[in-house]
Amino acid sequence: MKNMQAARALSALGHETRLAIFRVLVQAGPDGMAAGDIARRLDLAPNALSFHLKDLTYAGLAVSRQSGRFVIYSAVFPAMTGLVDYLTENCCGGADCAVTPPTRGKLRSTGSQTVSATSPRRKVAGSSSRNSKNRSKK
Amino acid sequence: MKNMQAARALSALGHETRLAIFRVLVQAGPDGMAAGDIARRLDLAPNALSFHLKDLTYAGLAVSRQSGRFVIYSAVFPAMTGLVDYLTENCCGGADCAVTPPTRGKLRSTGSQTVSATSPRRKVAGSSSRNSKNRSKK
DNA sequence: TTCATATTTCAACAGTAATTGAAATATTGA
DNA sequence: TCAATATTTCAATTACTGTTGAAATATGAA
Repeated sequence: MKNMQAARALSALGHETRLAIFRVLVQAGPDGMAAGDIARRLDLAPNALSFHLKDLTYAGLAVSRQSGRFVIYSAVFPAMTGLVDYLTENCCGGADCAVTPPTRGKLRSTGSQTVSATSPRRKVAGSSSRNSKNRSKK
Repeated sequence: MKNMQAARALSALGHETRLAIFRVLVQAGPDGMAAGDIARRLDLAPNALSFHLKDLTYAGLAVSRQSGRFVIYSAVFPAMTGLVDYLTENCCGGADCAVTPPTRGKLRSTGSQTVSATSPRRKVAGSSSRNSKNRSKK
């Protein structure tokens, strides 16, 4: 997942209302849920809901399909999976991110334990690289 | 992790510059990195960097400590872990979210294969709570 | 066709976030 | 103390986001 794409998804979810909408869609499962039902469930004005759904759709987190006079929205699960993977791979310290208390999992550390699918990297602080010039922006 | 807290963290990371800053902090590891080094690394104006670091700090994703005349920032790993857990538990369809093809990680599936450092948990959608009336907002 | 339901679009407005340059503050070293 | 470096704060401006109410569009039912 590209940085920009990740930022877009994170930004879309970084709003309480949209996060709530997305959670409802996740709960609804692959069958999705009609816009009106979502609106009722969250007590949102239909136009406000539409506004946020557009955002989630643009971010690739939701899709819609028409069904009679209803528009059914559903969560795009691979997008969320991709986002979680992105965060795990790029934004976690190393070994144990995303694992938290292995409580139940007791990932019996057979030999090369802590493989962690996660960060193999670790460029470390170092740096103070004198590079420059390219004021990146969106 | 509460919804509001998650939304705040997601929102903080939902900006390309801040996402880049956070990634640099993650790479820097627990020792952190001086603000100036981050600024040079990403070619950001110092005041712009300060602005975004404040945001990340407010979201609980970064902390700072003074060291001589430098201010060292570092990523708050548990916050990211918590966020990934939140997404895995609340925003993933079910079973296989966050696992995806273990491709890269070559986590040699010794017995309890597919441990994948990632999602051990899995509360799944469930929940619901038929509540209503409360036009929530930020 | 006409009506009712479902959803989106539009426009105005309010509010918040981001960018910039300049100035302020703090710490170290001469 | 003075100068240099490091970082933050401030203020002005611009850009973007979210909210609201009203209107438009679309589908199905009477």
